[in-house]
Amino acid sequence: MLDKNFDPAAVEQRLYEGWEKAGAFGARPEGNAAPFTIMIPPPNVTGSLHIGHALTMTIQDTLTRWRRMQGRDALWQPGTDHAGIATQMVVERLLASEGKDRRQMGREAFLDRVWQWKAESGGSITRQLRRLGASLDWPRERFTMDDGLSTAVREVFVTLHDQGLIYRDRRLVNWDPKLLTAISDLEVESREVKGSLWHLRYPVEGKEGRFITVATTRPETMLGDTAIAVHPEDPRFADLVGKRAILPLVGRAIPIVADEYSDPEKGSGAVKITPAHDFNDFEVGRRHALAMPSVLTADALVTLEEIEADLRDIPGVADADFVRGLAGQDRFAARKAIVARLEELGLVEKIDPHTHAVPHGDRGGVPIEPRLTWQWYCDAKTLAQPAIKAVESGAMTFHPRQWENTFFAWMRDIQPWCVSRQLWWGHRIPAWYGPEGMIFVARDEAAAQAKARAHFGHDVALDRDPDVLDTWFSSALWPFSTLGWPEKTPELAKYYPGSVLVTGFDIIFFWVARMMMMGMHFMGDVPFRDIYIHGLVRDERGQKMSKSKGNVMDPLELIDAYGADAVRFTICALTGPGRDVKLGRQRVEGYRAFATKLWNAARFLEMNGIAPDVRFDAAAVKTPLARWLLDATNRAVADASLALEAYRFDDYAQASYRFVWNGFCDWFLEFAKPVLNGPDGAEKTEIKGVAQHVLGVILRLLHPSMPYITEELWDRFGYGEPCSLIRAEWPGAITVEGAADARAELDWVVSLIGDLRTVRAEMNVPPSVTAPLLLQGATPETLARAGRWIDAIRRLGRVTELTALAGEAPAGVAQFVVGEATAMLPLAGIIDFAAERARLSKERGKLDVEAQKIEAKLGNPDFVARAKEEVVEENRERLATAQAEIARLDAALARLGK
RNA sequence: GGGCGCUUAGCUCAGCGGUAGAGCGCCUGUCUUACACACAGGAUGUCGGCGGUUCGAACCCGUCAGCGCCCA
Repeated sequence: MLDKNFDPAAVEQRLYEGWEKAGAFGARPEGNAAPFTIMIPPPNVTGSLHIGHALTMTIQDTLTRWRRMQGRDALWQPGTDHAGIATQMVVERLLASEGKDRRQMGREAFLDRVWQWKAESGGSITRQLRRLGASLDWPRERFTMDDGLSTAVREVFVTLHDQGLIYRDRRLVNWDPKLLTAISDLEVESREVKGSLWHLRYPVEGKEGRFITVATTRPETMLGDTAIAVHPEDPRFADLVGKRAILPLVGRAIPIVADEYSDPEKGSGAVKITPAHDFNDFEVGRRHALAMPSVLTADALVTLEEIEADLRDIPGVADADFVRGLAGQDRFAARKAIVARLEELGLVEKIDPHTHAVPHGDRGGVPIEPRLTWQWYCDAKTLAQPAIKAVESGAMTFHPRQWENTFFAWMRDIQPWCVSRQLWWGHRIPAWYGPEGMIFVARDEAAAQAKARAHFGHDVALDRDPDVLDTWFSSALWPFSTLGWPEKTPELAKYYPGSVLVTGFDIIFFWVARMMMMGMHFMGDVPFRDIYIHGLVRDERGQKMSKSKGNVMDPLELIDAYGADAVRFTICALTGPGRDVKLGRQRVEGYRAFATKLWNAARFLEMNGIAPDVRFDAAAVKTPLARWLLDATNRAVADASLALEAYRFDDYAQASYRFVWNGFCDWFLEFAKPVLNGPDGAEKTEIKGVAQHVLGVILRLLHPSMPYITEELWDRFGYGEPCSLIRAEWPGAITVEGAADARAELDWVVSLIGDLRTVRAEMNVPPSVTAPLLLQGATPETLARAGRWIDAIRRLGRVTELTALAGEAPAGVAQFVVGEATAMLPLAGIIDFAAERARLSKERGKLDVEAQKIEAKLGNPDFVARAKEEVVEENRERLATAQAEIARLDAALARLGK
């Protein structure tokens, strides 16, 4: 016997292990079934399961379980990525607590230590995914630093290099002075910062007393200024173009150039140009062939190495000693010192408060510093073209579609991708440096040596590039590297391209676009057909979750409190297309109630001895109730399937919820009770049969979103072997004979009972009071129908008996209209006539408004002439119905008036 | 500044040319032999404003306002 409530904690682990042990999650590459492939967005190996994972993984698992039940050979590929910066930071912090430093211990020892850390703590997220019920094919788990995936990375790097699509270049890069590495454009986020706009006066060379004022937000970079730019058409500066200005403090003479980059509307109209420390200035520097001295080190400390020779003393303008004193100072300290010294010299015209966007490193959190360095770049522009075409042609489709705009906007204006990182943890760049500046890119050291030997004619010493690749470089290969590429494996042949990629919009550029580029280039085909983009999880008020706001929800804690099924079903129910998921505990609690409802419905069947019955033939049912239920089941299954097909998880949840609660529980089980309590016989056998059949359908229908409770019930009832629901067949439609008749009959009963209840409630008739029901003006068919359902009407409508009324109505009845008949409840002494009159009048009023609206419509000749015929006809029918009902209500009111 | 999206019941949202809906919440009643994580009943909307197209607009078009996100 089932307990009164479902206890998730008691079954979840057992069932998950049961599935896993039975190999139920495993793909079957040797079989003939059509594949269904989802590549997990590999979580960061340092990570732990957060609510965003719960969202994306619930969606992926729901799709995977559904397709698996449909008979597809489902592969949900698990794994994690090595998260270069994040992991290195974690281990360095650990070392710091032991008083150690990676530089002291050296590269080899440090990497050993990272692997050791990974072995000990790196797997927590995969354990947590199991708690959610995620049916990943664990034996196929991959890690981006695995041997196989590393081979793929080297293969891709070398190939792209040979094709000229990866190259080394010296240009400005986004440099993180805290983490001491280059990062890509995408890893930079703008943050609004309240700063100042300093207006600095630079003396014009050879024109005593003449100054040109430049406006800047970064005065400390002035040491590296090599020009001043003004707009070519700006009359204020026309006479100065071609002249030179003296750079204050330093004393270097710098040209005043005309360049459209300078915006006459902004600041002072003149802008200082520091090519080595600003992306725009770099471009101006290139156009005007300016020198590009760097004045900051990797740590963002002032360095004078490249400007030492320029330093001069000019009274009132330049101060070499002061500048020398800046060496080694932090960029922000230097800013203060420089501004102070300029003020002393009277070279600061004004300081305006200024809020502007400052680029920050997304990992380190400090302002990034544009820095002139040699780095490896990937020619994203070229690689992007086939990916763009594949989306344009529909070979890949975004869901919701609108994300294609975002995708195109970025892809069509894509910049070279800086792929090198000055880290130790990651895929080391397969490039070796030899004498005379020669670089040999090869799959391994031996191959590099061979290339060097071929070039020089003898063996030479080679040094390997110390840098590693961007983690996203290896993630970009995930859809094929996990399947064994560059080997030609059966898995690669079967599971590439993937069916759908599920991820958040924040990752479209980082990962989705890059997988497309690499997939198109190396596999010659798209990496996946569909891209389902979901929103963010927010709190119930729509606020983004953050530690500082204290509104973070822990999915594991929610699972502990409500069960994984409730969490998953809530997520499905709230996941509309293009919408964020606003999650609150109350929502999860509400959907736990749904799980309890299902549990208790099953418990009721169990109490009535209803069990799986293979002899039951759904196509052969005779009773209207069984036919009605099977028909409703068909519709629920069709709605749910269509919803999943369209990635409408909200519609899927709603269709299942409504069918189970409002269809199966509220009506079917209530109608079944009199039969189940009645004598044994064909009818009872059929109702029990259809009940077990439909419970089986419900368990299968809900399994993708609520795997545990459904499997538990499936197993306890014995629908199959333990842990077999996960691979049971997804339900389909069955032919129901006489479905329309059954629907008409049950609709009539439902509406009769509904009206009966409404009248009783509005008349404040206590449930303990029962009464006979009189039907006046009913056709013989209606009376026969009422007779067939008398037991249900008695039970659900608190009616003692039902009789046809031929003559006059007795005094003291509550009345309502049902179809062609008027129903009457003789409740003399109980009903309040004034209340009854008011109720009937209100009813009549509503109908009257309705009828008037329709009359007005039909009275409009334009409507009758121009609207579609069926619309006009429909309105005529509605008017007739309303008018007939008004007439019966008038009769009822007249009787009351006596 | 450019782009995208949103604005419908107290809340979260569906509906996207022909009768304004759901869930939750709220109010009332009920321990009716599966379920009080329940059952039954009820109330609630100038569908953001304005203008247009149409026989007919929450839905299509224009415009304004507010909110959110992305890019500069």
